[in-house]
Amino acid sequence: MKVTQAFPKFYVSVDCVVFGFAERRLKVLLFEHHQESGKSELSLIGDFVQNDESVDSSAQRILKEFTGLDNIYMQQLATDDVVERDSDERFIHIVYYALMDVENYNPTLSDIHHTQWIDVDNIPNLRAGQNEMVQKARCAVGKNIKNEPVGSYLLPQYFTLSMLQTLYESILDTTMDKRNFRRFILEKDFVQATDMMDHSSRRGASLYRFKILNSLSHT
Amino acid sequence: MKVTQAFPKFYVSVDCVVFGFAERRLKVLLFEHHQESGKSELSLIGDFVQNDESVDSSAQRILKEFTGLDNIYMQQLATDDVVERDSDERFIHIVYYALMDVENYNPTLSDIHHTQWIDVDNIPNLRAGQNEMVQKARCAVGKNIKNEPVGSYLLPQYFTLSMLQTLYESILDTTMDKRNFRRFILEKDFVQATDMMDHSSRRGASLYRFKILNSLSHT
DNA sequence: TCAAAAGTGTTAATAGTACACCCATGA
DNA sequence: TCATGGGTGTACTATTAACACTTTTGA
Repeated sequence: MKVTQAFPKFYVSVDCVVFGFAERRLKVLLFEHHQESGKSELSLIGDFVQNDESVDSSAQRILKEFTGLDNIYMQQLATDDVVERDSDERFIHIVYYALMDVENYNPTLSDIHHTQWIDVDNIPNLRAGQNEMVQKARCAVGKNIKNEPVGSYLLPQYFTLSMLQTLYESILDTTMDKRNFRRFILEKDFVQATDMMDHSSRRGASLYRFKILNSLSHT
Repeated sequence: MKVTQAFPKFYVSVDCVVFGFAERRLKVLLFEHHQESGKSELSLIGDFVQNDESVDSSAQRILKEFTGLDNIYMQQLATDDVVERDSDERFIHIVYYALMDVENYNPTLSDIHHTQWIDVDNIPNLRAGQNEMVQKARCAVGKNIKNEPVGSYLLPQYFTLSMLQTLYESILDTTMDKRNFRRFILEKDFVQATDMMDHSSRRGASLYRFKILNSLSHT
């Protein structure tokens, strides 16, 4: 397309729904910003796209900045355009979701960026359209996790099948039968047992790990 | 997000993968533009987003311009950014797909816009990333058509079950058993028989139509 | 009369769901 | 000793896939 006449240009931001799994619940990393009124508001982490980066690399940069992690698993979700409440400006928001192991989250980042992990079922009103994006992202992860081993990005390297089941249940917002779940996940061939045991329960449970390495494509 | 420092702005275009069904094949409406070299190149239909329209309404405007149809069925697919070959400028492309009945296509538009319907399995090299977008759009339609009556947007009002089956087969790039297909589609309750007959075959076939009106949401 | 597409049911295989008891251990 | 979570198998149901012959009629 040649630009033969004046066309408008837009600010473009990347916003990220960062999911983590802690305290047996699915969480989203949200950013708290203080408004002039003194009230504070939460929103997705995000930033403007710069000239010297692609949209994908912008997302990676933002994720690195807020999570400390390189090469985090992420997927583009949707694009939205809204007029911000406190502005006449027009923004195009490209929304990604990302998955990470909260054990890899350095809590000092929370102070630096005023971020917190919020239970996905308990998210307050975010900026325009963002609550819908969180739900959409959760659905996308839910569809994905049934057929792909993306749980590996949310769990630590070693985990029990109960932990894994709880992860599935919290993403899909459902309960599952223990025996059916174990058969399902073992037939998928995502995970393998190790000879290690978890001793946080009385009896102890076998620790499993994902077979594939955590170095899958992040795009 | 407040704009407290200078952030870059980008040209934003909407590009559309317009699907139609003709000659028992899935087709895409492509736009032919002549380059300075004299060669011609095909690309998705598209245009820049204007200041006075949302991205969705921009897509509707473009679709109206190229197909003549108001309120065409469309879905946002993905966003891509590429540096165009013949330009230093940077563009953000928001890609939609749309479905239409080619019988509603006014052939004079083809001359006006230099567009043509190209078999989805025979698409030449388009501009950067667009071939991938066509495939992605086809997959999205394929997933959708299994559970939703979106075939109604691609077929004329009355059609035979064979035509409908061929539509499914060409979208999903597969073959299906006739009896299984008929059972599947009738159980879905998408279509109903009429008392009209199609006589293009020797024996003749019952004409069906979609039960729901073609006025579903287009966003 | 025959070629071409329309129409029509049953069976087998697979996937998914429901369900209950014993085990090992730390407190 | 007992409360807690770990671990295990089978039967039923629903969904999906495989498969072949008869009918109609225009050329």
